[in-house]
Amino acid sequence: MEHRNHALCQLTASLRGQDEEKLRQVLELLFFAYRDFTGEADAVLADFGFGRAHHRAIYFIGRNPNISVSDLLGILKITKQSLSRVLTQLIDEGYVRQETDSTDRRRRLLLLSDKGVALERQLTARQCRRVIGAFENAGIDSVSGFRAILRAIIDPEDRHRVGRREAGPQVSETRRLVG
Amino acid sequence: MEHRNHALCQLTASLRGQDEEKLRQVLELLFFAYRDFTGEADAVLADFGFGRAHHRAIYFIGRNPNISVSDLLGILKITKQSLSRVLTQLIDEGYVRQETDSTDRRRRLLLLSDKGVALERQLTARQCRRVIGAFENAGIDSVSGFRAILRAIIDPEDRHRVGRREAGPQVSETRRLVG
DNA sequence: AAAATAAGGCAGTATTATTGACTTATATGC
DNA sequence: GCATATAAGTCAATAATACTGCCTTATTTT
Repeated sequence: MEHRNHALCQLTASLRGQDEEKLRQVLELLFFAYRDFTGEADAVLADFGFGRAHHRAIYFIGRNPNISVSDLLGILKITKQSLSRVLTQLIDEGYVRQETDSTDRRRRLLLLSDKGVALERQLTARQCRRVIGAFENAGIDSVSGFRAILRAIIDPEDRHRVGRREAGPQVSETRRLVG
Repeated sequence: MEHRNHALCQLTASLRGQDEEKLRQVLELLFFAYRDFTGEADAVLADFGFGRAHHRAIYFIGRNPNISVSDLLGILKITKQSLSRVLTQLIDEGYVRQETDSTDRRRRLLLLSDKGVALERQLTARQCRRVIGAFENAGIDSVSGFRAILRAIIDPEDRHRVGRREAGPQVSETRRLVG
């Protein structure tokens, strides 16, 4: 065990009791949990001929109705071309609608159709079921710590993307910066 | 907000106070946290001409020295062909060594070379640094809940893969079933 | 000797992603 | 009004990761 600790010992020195073994277990928990968390939705998506990229697009369009393409790119952090293929499919098959922004006619605002809402809900319900099961299994007391650490793992400049909502109408990010 | 709750209300009924908004925030925390957690290692891997699949193979070989190919497949849950390409590259470039199991000469036992250990450590150190930072940021009190819920998200039949180690020599899973 | 297992290979395909260059439409600043 | 910037979309080429199905070889087990 000693021979493993060279590169990591400085890191772990800052946290008493957090030895390499425990840290590695956390890396593994993240790997397996995320794999199983997404795997369930992947199975549903396959029935529709879609993949995980479609899911992400559907999810964030549903979550941010009237989002613009560039704002969606900002959330997903993929290239325009990657999103384009996915979005074209979703629009062609009637899951997503596009409308021109009346105040800036360059922008295309994205919305889920009824069909899209139904699919989004099906996917989200599955994932929520797993999360709720985990909350019940581990105990509700664990939830706040779970959320706090997940949030802290996220790059600081993206933490605002999850949070204190309950808010009013969705406004474009770029708009928000301007006024 | 009301129109969104049909599919999920039965689910949430089982947890008082866990409304759809909070559940969705958890889904999003998982998405962003995992993206940033893996993104850092991805950047290092790109310098070596490798991808995330190489990382997973290196990680679990490092973690389970002398693991057999089929046991590694059991952990990664990918097809033999998918692993094969990655493994061939890693062996050709000298990050992974293969040795024939002396007790069952059909099996190839996988080991990291010194080069492989160095790369594994570099990748793991980055991810640990992020996790430690999150622990410090969110507070150590949050850690046990974080771990408990991640574990509970994992499919029950795979939870044994992360855990109470500190154990003795690695033994093949299939062997373990037999003896 | 027959059957099962472990590993590996081959061919073909799909999905998700990348980069770079380019067009069109629209908006904004001077 | 003209120049510039922005939003969106598109084309072509490429790469990584994954899949299915089928087959071979070596070795072990029954």
